Amino acid sequence: MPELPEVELVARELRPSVLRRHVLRVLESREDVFLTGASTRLNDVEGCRFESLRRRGKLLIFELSDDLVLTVHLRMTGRLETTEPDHPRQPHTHLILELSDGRQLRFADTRRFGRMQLLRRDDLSNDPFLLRLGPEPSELDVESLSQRLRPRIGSLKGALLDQSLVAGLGNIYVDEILHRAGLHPLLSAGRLRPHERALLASTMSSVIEEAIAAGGSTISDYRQVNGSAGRYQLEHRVFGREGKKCHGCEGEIRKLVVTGRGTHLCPNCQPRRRGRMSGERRRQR
DNA sequence: TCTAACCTGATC
DNA sequence: GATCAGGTTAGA
Repeated sequence: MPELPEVELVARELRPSVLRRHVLRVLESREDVFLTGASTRLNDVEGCRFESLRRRGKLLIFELSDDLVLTVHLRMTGRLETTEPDHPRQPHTHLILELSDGRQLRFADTRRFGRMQLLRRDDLSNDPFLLRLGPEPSELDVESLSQRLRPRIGSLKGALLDQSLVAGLGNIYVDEILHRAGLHPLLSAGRLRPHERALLASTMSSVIEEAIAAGGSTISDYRQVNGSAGRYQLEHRVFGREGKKCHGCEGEIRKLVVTGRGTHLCPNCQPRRRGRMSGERRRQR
């Protein structure tokens, strides 16, 4: 479900209600959702204190006392919330931690793709997901973006969805970024012109920034921790707007499938000037 | 690099 | 009943 902006907002909203609290007990957990490392057991979390909460890409990282780390990936439908203990639990609640102030930290996830992991701090640096993760969009300058795009064979959309190229973008924001930059999702990632790469780099960070400022995008599941919906979906120019008029040119927003993902674009504003992908697979140089 | 698979629920 | 969904990844 959530991409970088939504995960960032979850982190910001959760901090005041979890930091400096201790975990008293694990009240409930599903072992296929809450995993442990080689040297951790679930109950190790009991008695620990939440020291910090940060985000890397779409991953939430809670640092605990006793050298423990709790990572949470919400994937498509995961949600985290803190509630009073008597608050009715959402369906598909897979983990409940009782906190020292009497409240509870709960993780619910309809589709059960989401994962929580309890690790030793030392093992976090060997976590395969974190090891592969590319830079944050805010730290990706034109130089570095160019270097990363140049060797790529496939589509621009596929490249931007690849978390090792840049961390945190997902289907919504890639479509929105490409529309703003006037780039067709099927352009060959390795063959952008210099001015297009520059535009892509700046568009990327401004779209992400604006989405955070607007409280993220609420399409169906995502809510801010306080329960209110985001507002960035109102700013979407292409995502979820197939058949509607493009704000830029009065043309019609179309939907196609790129690397298996529904992809929204305006064919006028995002021209596909270089022929079909199949003709672009020729080796570079 | 791409597809299918992992799950459940909403919508067609 | 079939298809689709904001993500990731094993396997081709």
